[in-house]
Amino acid sequence: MRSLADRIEAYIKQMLEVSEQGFVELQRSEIAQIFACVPSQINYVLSTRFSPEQGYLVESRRGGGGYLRIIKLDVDSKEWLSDLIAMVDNSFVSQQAGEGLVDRLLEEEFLTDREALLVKAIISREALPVPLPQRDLVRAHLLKAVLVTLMRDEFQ
Amino acid sequence: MRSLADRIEAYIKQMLEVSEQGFVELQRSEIAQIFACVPSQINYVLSTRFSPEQGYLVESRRGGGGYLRIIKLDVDSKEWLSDLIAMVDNSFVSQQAGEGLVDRLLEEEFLTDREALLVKAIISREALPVPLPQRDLVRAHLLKAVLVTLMRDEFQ
DNA sequence: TATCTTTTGACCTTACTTGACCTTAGTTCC
DNA sequence: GGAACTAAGGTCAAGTAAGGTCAAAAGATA
Repeated sequence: MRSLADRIEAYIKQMLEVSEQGFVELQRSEIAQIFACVPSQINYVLSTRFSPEQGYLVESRRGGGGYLRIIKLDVDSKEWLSDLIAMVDNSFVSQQAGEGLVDRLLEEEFLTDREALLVKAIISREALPVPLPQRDLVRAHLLKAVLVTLMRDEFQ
Repeated sequence: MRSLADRIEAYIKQMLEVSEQGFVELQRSEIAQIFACVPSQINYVLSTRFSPEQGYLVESRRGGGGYLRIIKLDVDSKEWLSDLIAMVDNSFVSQQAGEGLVDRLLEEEFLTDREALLVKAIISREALPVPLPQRDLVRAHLLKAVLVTLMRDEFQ
């Protein structure tokens, strides 16, 4: 049974797909009502599935007329790759966040299906016999190596 | 009298037969309940009967909505890969040896040029911020993950 | 009897869910 | 124009729901 968080994630991605403009605006309390959950659940979904490394930006405003705006970063250029490299550099990346990144690279056709499978296998816990928190550091390095390779000219 | 482990093994293999997609998803606690045993018994069965060497890959997720996914590998047409997995398993692999392996995979057309570049980047010294001799161990694990992925059905 | 396999349970890690409390932005009313 | 009120969203810690690990005990086998 998929979790509530998964379903909310799918719902938002669906809205993004439909939207055309590359972003959606919604009310936290409204979504919470649709899924019959506490509002803070939405924040959990946003922070675990719509992070910058995963290619999303979330803007918001409080108070009357408040909203959440979820923006799918446009990534037609290599600039995005360098941004990602900067983000990943010297950071810690969980398996979940890493898979999100790979999914995004796949979506933007920087990677093929096969390549995405390979990279996911490589950043999985079982492939990295290193204790935490070092493991998340190694994973970040691996992803950086992948991103750098994607920027190489021979790689087209 | 067949052991509990044997019966659980048979049960899962039966499910795989039926499945069509080449994998099954199940809950550890659910299976444990069916066989009235402790959940960790399922891990025992998975690790002794569903290893990559035996032609299976197990993925999992913890937490709410967690699951086990058991994937049947395409083992018949790829005997050579199984042999390589056995070689790499629990060994230390230098960067040079690793690159040699990748080159062979490329020659045999198990990998494309791009994939080979990616894998080489991943097993390079710079991508692995781990001191020797541990680094060679991590590299071995990474190569094993690659080889196992090559045996997946979706990877055609 | 010695060794190998299986079974069990205590303890661990990861992921998700909930709710109490906080901050910010408008709105209304002297 | 400030005080009080209302309408959002934000944070964080505790609780819950999975699966993972490891070692000891029990059972099977040679």
